[in-house]
Amino acid sequence: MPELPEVETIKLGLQKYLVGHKILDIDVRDQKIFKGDKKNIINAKVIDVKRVGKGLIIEFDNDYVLAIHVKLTGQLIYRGRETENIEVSKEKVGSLPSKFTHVIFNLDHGANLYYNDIRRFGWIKVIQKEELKNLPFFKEMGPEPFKDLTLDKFKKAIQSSNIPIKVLLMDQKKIGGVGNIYANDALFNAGIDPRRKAKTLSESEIEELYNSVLKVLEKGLEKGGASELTYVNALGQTGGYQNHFLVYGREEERCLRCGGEIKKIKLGGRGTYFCPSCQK
DNA sequence: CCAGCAGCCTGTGCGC
DNA sequence: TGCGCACAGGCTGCTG
Repeated sequence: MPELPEVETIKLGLQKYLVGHKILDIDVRDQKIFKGDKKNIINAKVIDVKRVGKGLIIEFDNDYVLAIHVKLTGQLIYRGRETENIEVSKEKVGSLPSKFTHVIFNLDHGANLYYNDIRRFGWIKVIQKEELKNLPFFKEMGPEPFKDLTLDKFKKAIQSSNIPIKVLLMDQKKIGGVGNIYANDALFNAGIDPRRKAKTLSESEIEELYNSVLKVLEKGLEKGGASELTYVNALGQTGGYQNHFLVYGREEERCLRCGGEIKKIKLGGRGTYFCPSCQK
């Protein structure tokens, strides 16, 4: 599901193809997903695309931005003259638009940006740039890997919390951008049991985990994200990290390190995969 | 303030 | 074949 590497991959695609385009009209097919007044960005030109945690911000040449969260099954797919020879994933996208297309941005030069979302958990908000920092999602976003998450901040977040370390890794207020896939894989890489209370981790374990988080996120970025569920990049293409999972989704399969059996449990209501003999 | 969990939503995959 | 149902999960908001 879209986590930091997936959303970053979408962002890079939108930066490449969307920046410079003007929005001519917006076809809102599902009011639940699209919030705010579309008039505020019609005829505005996209000047940049940013990522905050798992959220996206599309900036315009006026006071407004689009704040977007694709949650579990949202897709943002650009189609224009430059991409007409690129095929979108048949399996993950199908036709465009489809019955899962809830918003269509009509751009200049005949291009379109489609927002698809099977489960309709995602949201798109037209909001003044200045108000962005008042949205809880952005206001409360914790420090992020590759940005402001220093080892010191990571250490403090872990040592001040009594919840299972895996639940903490996924808490966006504590650490921005890490979700279920990369939390599972980072803990496996660091050899730490996901059930351990955060504050019981030693200094060296915290350092190992810090490096592991960066390592699995880098691998995810390098592979263009993990195409679990419906994830595709801004061109509608699948990523490759799903072929490199360390433990995520590998219930009852062999541990890559010791050959033992990968177990699945629930932590914080979420599926959690780990090797009981390698992760202590 | 903190920890834990229901609810949102719908396709998938199972059991019968 | 088809029905019914549990399950998946990021985030919000409620509860204890």
